[in-house]
Amino acid sequence: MRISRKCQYALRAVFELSVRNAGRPVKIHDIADAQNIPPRFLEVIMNQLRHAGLVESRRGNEGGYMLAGKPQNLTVGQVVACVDGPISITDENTKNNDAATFFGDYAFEQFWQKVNDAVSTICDNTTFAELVEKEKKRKTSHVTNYTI
Amino acid sequence: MRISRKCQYALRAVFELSVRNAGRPVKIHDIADAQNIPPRFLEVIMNQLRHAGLVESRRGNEGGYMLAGKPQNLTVGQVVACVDGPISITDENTKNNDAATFFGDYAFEQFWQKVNDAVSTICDNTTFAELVEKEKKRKTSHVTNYTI
DNA sequence: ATCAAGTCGATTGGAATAGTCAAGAAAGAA
DNA sequence: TTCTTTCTTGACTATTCCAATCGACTTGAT
Repeated sequence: MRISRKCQYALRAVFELSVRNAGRPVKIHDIADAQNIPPRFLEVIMNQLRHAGLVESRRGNEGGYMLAGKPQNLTVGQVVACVDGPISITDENTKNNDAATFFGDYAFEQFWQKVNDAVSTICDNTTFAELVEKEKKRKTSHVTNYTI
Repeated sequence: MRISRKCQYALRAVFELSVRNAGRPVKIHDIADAQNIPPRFLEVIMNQLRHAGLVESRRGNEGGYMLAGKPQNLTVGQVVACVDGPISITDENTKNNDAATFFGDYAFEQFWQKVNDAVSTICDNTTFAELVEKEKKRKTSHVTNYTI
């Protein structure tokens, strides 16, 4: 039960764009540096996000990427869905056996549905604004520990 | 975000053992047939479950597998944990960068923890007795639909 | 002894994922 | 215009992981 690294990169990238909520584009290279993501791979990812309409791009000198909307309107669920497809714990083709059904199919389907819903609910109710907020708060509250 | 097929097989197998709550062992072949699991692969899985102490085995003629405990004391979480390791959405080695930390680490760690907890809670609070119960109820309530 | 099981480790094949490359198009600056 | 920077695109490679299989062995019952 894992989430793909690609998806984690995507979340990191969007997070970074949310932090710098600048009106101007941020270069892929800068995002990659800030969040430790392989730059060439990030190109692929950003493109996917762009097609989904979550980010916008500008070419040329001073080009780059920026959020399409506001961080408070952008949820983790949206990013996950566009990179890994809709959240689904069980493999789709588990049920592809057409007519063949087995004792337990129903119970397990219900069960996984329940798990799915729980995960989806959390993802869909967490915005990037919240994530940034949380990270910032932690930084300020722990900064005293760094100077002995 | 998927659960491995191996894990689904394991759950199916334990489910089958829970259904036939017989005092005598059930052969791998029978379990495989009943739940549509590749038999040789099921060997691997049952072995793993045995090492974890969830099932017991008896060799020789009339041998097979049986639950180590009662279905009402056995949770989905236990089976998942022993097949796929402890439930963890994020890759472990994501944090293996030793000293290198990035802005957002904390927020995301918290976030994934939350998701993990939600999933774990469901898994740890669902017993096989419940699953069997639910499946049986459904069978009886829908049986009228089959005869036109 | 012999048969029917489980036991165990090694290994294969294939799919999914991670990551790279190169050529091209757009946009702004000189 | 021409140059540079950056995104755009799709194809490509590498690697890891997972499902599944095999073969030789062990055990227990009759």
